[in-house]
Amino acid sequence: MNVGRRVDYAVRALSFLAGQPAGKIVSRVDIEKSQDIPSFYLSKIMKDLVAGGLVQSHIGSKGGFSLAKLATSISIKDVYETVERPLVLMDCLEKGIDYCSYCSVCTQKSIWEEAQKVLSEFLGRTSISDIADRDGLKGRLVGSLQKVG
Amino acid sequence: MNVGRRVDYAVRALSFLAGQPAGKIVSRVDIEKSQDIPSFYLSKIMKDLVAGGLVQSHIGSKGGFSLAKLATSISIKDVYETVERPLVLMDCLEKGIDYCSYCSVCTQKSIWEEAQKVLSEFLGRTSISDIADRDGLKGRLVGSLQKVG
DNA sequence: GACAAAGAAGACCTAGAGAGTCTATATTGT
DNA sequence: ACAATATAGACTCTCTAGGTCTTCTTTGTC
Repeated sequence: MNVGRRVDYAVRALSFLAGQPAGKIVSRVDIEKSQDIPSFYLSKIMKDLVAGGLVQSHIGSKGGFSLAKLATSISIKDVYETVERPLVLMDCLEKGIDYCSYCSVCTQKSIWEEAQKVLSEFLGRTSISDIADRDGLKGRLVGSLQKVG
Repeated sequence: MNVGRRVDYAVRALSFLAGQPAGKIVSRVDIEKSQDIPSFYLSKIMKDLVAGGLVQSHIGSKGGFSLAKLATSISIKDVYETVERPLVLMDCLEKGIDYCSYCSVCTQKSIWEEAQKVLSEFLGRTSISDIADRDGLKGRLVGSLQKVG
């Protein structure tokens, strides 16, 4: 019941893209540096985001990435399901009797169904635009330190 | 973001105990058989449930387990946290800056905090008594098949 | 008191996932 | 032609979930 780094990094990357001027193309390296993401790892995540239609890639020199949709229409649930897997709390909810032969008489199934629904609805109505990040985490951190010092 | 077998088995075991007459002591083997749980694995789970104060153990011949509380006061959240770990969606929410140095300027943290709260509240108000299982999954399955046939 | 029937405790194993790294290839602007 | 980029996928390492087994201790019953 834990959200892993893949999702964290994906959200960071998308927030950064969402904070850029419309149409701006940002290279992978720029995203990595500003959001402090392991570089080769990010390339795999971006691949998923492109395949999922959340991000548009631009191959070649001066290439990079930009959002493929409005930030307001990219939910956190979308992100999760794009880089990880369908949002499912218990495998039986997805695979049914193939996963557990007691599916038809299970008493706890409905609990996880409800819990999943509650979570899914929340993440579905929260979007990347809510957390757009113009400066990147590194930039924000430096900025906040300067204010304090 | 997945609930594993440990929790599944723990919930099954507790539901079975909750379905028994008050004060009834049930042996590990009986729980295993009725709920179809790998036997040696269950013993580790029961140990956690005992340590967590959800279940009372009775050592020695004719020993076994019984609930240590009212089934209505054992929430699914309790069970999860007892056999697994604190209900935390992202590690940074628990470990803060030790986990991620951008904690103080993170834009997405609040999302996972909220999501966690929503989920936690739901699981906190759902209890084992809601799914007490007098016959065990095996018994229930057989019963349902007889009705159909 | 002997014995059998329990739980307690913990060692052990294995497969797979998560995280991270690296390299080779294809594409494209200058 | 060249440099800068994304694409694709191989590779490694570590940790955990799940499962199995053995030994020790306690206690009811005869």
